[in-house]
Amino acid sequence: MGEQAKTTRQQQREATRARILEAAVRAFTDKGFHGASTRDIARLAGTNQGLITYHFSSKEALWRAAADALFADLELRLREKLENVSTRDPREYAREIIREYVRFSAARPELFRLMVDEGKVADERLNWLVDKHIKSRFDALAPELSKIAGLDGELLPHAFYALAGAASLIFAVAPECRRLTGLDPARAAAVEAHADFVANLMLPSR
Amino acid sequence: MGEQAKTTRQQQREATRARILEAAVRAFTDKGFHGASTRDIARLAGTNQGLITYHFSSKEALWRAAADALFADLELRLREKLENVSTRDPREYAREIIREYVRFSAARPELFRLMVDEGKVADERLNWLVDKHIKSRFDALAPELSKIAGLDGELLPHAFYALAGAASLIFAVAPECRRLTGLDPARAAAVEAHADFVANLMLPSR
DNA sequence: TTTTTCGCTTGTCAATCGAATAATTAAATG
DNA sequence: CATTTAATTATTCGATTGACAAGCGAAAAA
Repeated sequence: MGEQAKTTRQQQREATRARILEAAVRAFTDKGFHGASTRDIARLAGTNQGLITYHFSSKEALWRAAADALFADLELRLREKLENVSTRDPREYAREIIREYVRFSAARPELFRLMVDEGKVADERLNWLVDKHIKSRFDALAPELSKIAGLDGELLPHAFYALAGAASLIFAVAPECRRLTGLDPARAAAVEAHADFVANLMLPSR
Repeated sequence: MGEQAKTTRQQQREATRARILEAAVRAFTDKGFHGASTRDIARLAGTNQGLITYHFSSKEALWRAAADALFADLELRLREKLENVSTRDPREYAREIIREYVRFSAARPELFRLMVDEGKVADERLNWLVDKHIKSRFDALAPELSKIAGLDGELLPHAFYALAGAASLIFAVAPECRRLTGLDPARAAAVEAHADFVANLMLPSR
């Protein structure tokens, strides 16, 4: 039977750590850093507040771990797609990247919520986010996409934020969308419709 | 001399009320409803916390007053523009409305911040926002614009949120944009560039 | 089995929260 | 001037915040 029931101790540790982390992602992106209490997070994770200090030492550190997890999800998703694109045409290639980013925003609206929350005020958390996670991805991805779209360099920031906003907002405010329009943007058909809409917006076919 | 120096009493009352209200708009849209404390707001307004209870009776009521003020700003801005459009061509007319909405988002990024903050969780504040402020504007404006753009009715929510996100995000996260790209989106030239970019995105000329 | 380790629970701390009340001060009124 | 009114300030309340310390109890090691 080899290694059937592994280290029950370390397994349990990792499981609770993961539960706290996912609860933190939810709470931070729902109520913002100040609005989410460590006791809320603990209750969401089914444990107590002391465990948060034990596993993550501070609320700030827990927030950084939550942000790391969200960007890791994005990285995984895009890397996987970048390797398995069906087309070779650069324009259709870029359109598929955009579509996949829309699908990610639907599956993990928390990342966009976090970026809007923290992008509003110039503090240490924003500096950490930009320097550790955003800057490198922007520098790597944006020039390539702008070349495909035939963009003037000065318009690059405008295209970047227009794309991010157009792709993600509807999923970030899904409860509002449901109440306002009756459409549930999380449904698979709606996700694909939005992916096509945004791809056509940014890179119209021919 | 008639009513030269009016009621100094009521004038002072209105002035402090306005100062508290503007501080509330700033604080609520910076840190979210839970993250902004009434003491923060009072200090921002140059007064003490007791005055908030006196003028607005509760934090909830103050938040609603702040939201009312933001939507009043939007209403004023768009109404003024709707009456003074230079063109009669429906497409160019719609493009100019979009441009003006972008300019408003640059001048008052707080409205978009509030809508993202509150659109994330289905609670009473969201219901109040949608029912009192958003629903009527959406129903009045969206069908007209979608007719001009030649949109399928099913795509209306997608176009609505894509437009809102593309138009407003860059200004809502201006501090992030500055650190990431070096561009200050609040500068007049950048505002006009973004207005043109979004107008061309949603309604390409010819 | 005995001992050690460590994931976890509980309780406590000063600080801060929203709200209410009492006290103060200056303008409006007679 | 004296009196009333009301805008503002100061104080206080119970509840909640993040962080920390002490101890528990079962798994791991001896």
